[in-house]
Amino acid sequence: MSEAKSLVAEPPAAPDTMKRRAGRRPATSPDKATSATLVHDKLRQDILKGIVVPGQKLAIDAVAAMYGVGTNPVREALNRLSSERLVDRQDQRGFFVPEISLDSWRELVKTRCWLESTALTESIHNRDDRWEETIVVAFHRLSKCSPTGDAQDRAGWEIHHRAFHVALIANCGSQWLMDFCEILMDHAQRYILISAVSANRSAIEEHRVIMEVVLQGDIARAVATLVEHYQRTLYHIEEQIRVLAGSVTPHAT
Amino acid sequence: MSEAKSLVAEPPAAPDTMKRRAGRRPATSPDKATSATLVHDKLRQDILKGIVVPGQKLAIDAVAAMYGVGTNPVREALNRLSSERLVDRQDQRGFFVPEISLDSWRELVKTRCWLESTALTESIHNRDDRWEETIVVAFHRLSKCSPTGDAQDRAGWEIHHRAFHVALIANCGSQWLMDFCEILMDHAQRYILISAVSANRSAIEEHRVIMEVVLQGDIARAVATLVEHYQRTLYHIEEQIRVLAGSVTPHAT
DNA sequence: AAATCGCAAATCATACATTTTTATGGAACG
DNA sequence: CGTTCCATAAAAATGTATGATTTGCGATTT
Repeated sequence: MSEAKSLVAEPPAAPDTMKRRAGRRPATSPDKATSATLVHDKLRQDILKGIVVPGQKLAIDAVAAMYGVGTNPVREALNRLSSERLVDRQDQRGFFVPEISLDSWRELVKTRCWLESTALTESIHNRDDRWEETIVVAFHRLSKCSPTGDAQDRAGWEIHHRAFHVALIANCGSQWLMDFCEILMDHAQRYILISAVSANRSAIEEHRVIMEVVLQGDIARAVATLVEHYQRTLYHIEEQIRVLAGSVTPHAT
Repeated sequence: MSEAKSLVAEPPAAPDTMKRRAGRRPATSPDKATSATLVHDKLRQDILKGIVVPGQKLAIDAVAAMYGVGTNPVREALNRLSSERLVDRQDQRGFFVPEISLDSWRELVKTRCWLESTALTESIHNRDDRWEETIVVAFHRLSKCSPTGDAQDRAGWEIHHRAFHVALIANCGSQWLMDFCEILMDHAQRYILISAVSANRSAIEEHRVIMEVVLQGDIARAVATLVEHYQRTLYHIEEQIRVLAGSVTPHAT
């Protein structure tokens, strides 16, 4: 056994392994998914969908049994999720699904408006044909989904709805900002799905308006329209959160 | 009473506890630190300080031997760091210290200016005596440090310099935004420390100007001053990155 | 009734087995 | 003779199982 591997000084010697130089994270090769990654993705979905309820303890063994894997991949997945704030980690005490609250929801929407306003502003500022076409395509896919249909329809709606909003900010020129916005989208989606507030039919027209304003290139109007869009959902969810937060603490006095 | 764990509302009550690394989690007691947490914190510091060089492979066994722990805590720490983008994770292939590049550095500074501009704007908008006093205290501590002194002085400078910039945005009303800004601060500090560009004597006066402008409450001037501050470091670091990046790719003819 | 002691359950850490990747060497081919 | 391809072996990461510490809760005692 080589005991003291010089961890510090070893330069990237092999020149033929330089193929991973390009882009920031293009190496999303889906063919080699590890168990920890699978658990991470599935548990993330289950948290967003509210299948595991806020406040619930995520016992290692229980999660391992739930997904049919060992404890070690579960620990790695939970540790990743804790850095994304999708689970609360308490040393020596375990992992928990984060609580929801009205204040957290408002802060989330507020921050989302700030960041996506910046991202949309920059995206429009850097606009080109390719970006505008991706938005058109994203809206086209969204328009073929009915948010009021069956479960499969709603699943498609969620996917394409998210893709549309990602497309809006995809031209901002900062992978950092896009990552932050997507994290906030995750958490917003958790609130939406937990609240079981489904979009209504006017949602498609609402997004069409957003698209048109964005394509016109008027930054101020586009940002205002997008923020209004989020403010509208803010109001709808607030009602449900009051109900849910109340049901969490029944107070049988 | 619903124990709404105030994930967001923690006021800057005790500023003297901020000398600990950005208290992202209000750790109840530091003695409960688990090995994974210790490795996470130490390795994070070593990455920021450039003790492990960009592109370096972080072999599990080597890291475990380095910090005198088992492999499992190391894996958990690396998984946490991967979600913070402080290490690159490639399934089945291991973990690596992220590469540095001129483009990444510019994107980082750009994003940082966007987010901290928003955060500073909101902080000033919500300004109160308590917040202004924390800034004064933070600057006072900073002013007693010499960035040109010995190693201990520089360490103090780094801590208080970071604390000062955190204090500026601490009143923005969004823990989300603060967390994002701190993540960007981490990465910016990595570039600064790797580039070995130490602040000069005028740095203190520069920060005094920032403080004064912020305390005056003029949002536009404060934001402009802060952005200029970051643009200045941008320029200084760019030179060094060219040197470092050039040394990494010695086009071997 | 409050505090303390002790047992059960879960997390944490170590050691071991399995699978994948990567490096090396040789043979076939141009 | 140099290059490419393939097979094999070493090395490393992933996954499983087991033992040690810690936490939480309940019964007991003062």
